[in-house]
This record gives sequence, structure tokens and C-alpha cells, in this order.
Amino acid sequence: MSEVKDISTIKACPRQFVLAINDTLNVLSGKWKLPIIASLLYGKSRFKDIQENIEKITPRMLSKELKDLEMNGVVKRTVYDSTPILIEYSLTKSGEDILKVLDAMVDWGIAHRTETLSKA
Amino acid sequence: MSEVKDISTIKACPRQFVLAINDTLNVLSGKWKLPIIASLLYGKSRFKDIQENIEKITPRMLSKELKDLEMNGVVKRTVYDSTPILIEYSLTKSGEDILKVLDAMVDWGIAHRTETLSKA
DNA sequence: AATATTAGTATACTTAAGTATAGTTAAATT
DNA sequence: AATTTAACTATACTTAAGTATACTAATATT
Repeated sequence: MSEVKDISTIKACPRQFVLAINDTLNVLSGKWKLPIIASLLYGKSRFKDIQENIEKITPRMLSKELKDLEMNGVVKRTVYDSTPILIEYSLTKSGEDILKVLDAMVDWGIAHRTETLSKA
Repeated sequence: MSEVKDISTIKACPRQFVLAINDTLNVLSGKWKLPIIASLLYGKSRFKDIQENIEKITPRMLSKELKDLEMNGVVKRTVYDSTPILIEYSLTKSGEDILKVLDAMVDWGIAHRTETLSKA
């Protein structure tokens, strides 16, 4: 019934794959990262813009998450030395490329809903 | 410098896309879901097997997460009415298909590391 | 001169996620 | 008859994630 697998016959998932997946999940998980990235996918914008775009996010969370994303190389913060000073956030190349992951997620999510509904 | 966009000109992300992405993130987020899914990708197995496969997971967490994944249609729990009773966990079709999402994540994660290293 | 705006920070708090440890039921083995 | 194994559950606890509210510094507007 249950085939007993010898541990040595099991292909291990290469460590770098695991790391890569975790990196990706890190960038996407939490309550606000996705809304922020989505907001930036429509173009660079300022703190206030993003805050108004995302209902109910507090400046504390927005600030924290932007810093986080910046540290992870997903978001770029540019300070324009004009008066008044202007600060703009934008996605890096990697940040834009994450759209491919989101596409895969949309596909799976939709297929999954179809799949589970057909069995309900 | 910063182009002011009229809100009405911004394409909104279709609601179903957002839902789909959130469904997907839900299935993957948290400390243990991915290890559990990875473990099941190598074949159906029993509670004890998974527990031994995943170092440091407590039975409480494994139980909780398996229930969660089952409720979300990703994992299937089969009870064999043998003596002793045998319980096996496996991935559903959807559960297996999530590999495509993981592939996209691996690709992004690796490209992202390359990208950020080249700039460091 | 008083008020508003941008881009945040500070402090205290609540809720959610995960951990530690022990216990349960039923049958199997010694 | 006592111990072990499988598949969990229960209770209490800790840590991480997110919220609420107020505040600040620098400039701009009225």
C-alpha cells in the first residue's frame, strides 16, 4: 500500500533552490508587500502617493516595508535634491521581474479555484 | 519630474487576479507549508514520515498545517481501514501543480541574487 | 504669523504565528 | 501484562507581525 522509500533514493532539492524560493517568499509575504509592489508596478511614486493608494496602511508599516524591500534590492529610493526635497520610490529590475512570479501565482490560483469548485 | 497620474487612467488589477495571488500566497506562507509540500512532492506519506523528514517541526504544527492545506484543497488525507489503521497524506492535482509556481520562484530568486551581487 | 504638506519616527499596544511539553487512544509487539 | 508506535490533541507560553496614536523637521501656502 504505502511504498516505503529508502531515504538514499530520494532526490534532495538543491540547497540553492530552497534559498531562492525563500528569498522570493520573503519579498512577497506579509500583509503589505504585495500591495506596495503592485502600487509601484504602475510607476514610481512618492510616500504619500503609495499611502493614499493603499487604504489603511499606516505610515509606520509603509516606512518599514519600503525599507525592507529596499534592503532586499526590490525597491529603489531616490532623493531629488530640489526644494522642497522630493523622494521617489520605484521598483528595481528585479522588482519588475517579480511580475513573472505573480503571473504564475495568478495562473495557479485561478486553476486551483476551478479545480476545487468542480469537486465541490 | 514625477508625472502626476490621474487615478482614472491607472489600470486596476482585476479583482480575481488579486484573489488568485492571495490564494497562492496563503498556501505557501508560514514557516512550515513549503517544507510540507516539498516533502509530499516526493510521494504520499504518513504523519510520522513527514515529521521525521522535517527536522524540528512539532506534531502540533504539522497537524495544524496539514489540516490547513487539506481544507485548502492542496493536500489529501486518506484513511486506510486496515488494522492498524493507516493514514496517508498526498498532494492533490492542485498541490502538484504548485510546482510551477515554485519554479517561477526559483528562477526569480536565482536571477535576483545574480542581479544584486553584480551591483554589490 | 499661522496653517498645511511631505516624509517620515516614537511609543505603547494587540493579534497572529509558532514553540514547549505533556497527554491521549488504539492497536502491536515483547 | 508492560512497553512501543502511530497519529494525533491540550494547555500554556513566547516571539513576530501588525495597529493606534501622537509627534517631528523642513519647507510651502495663505
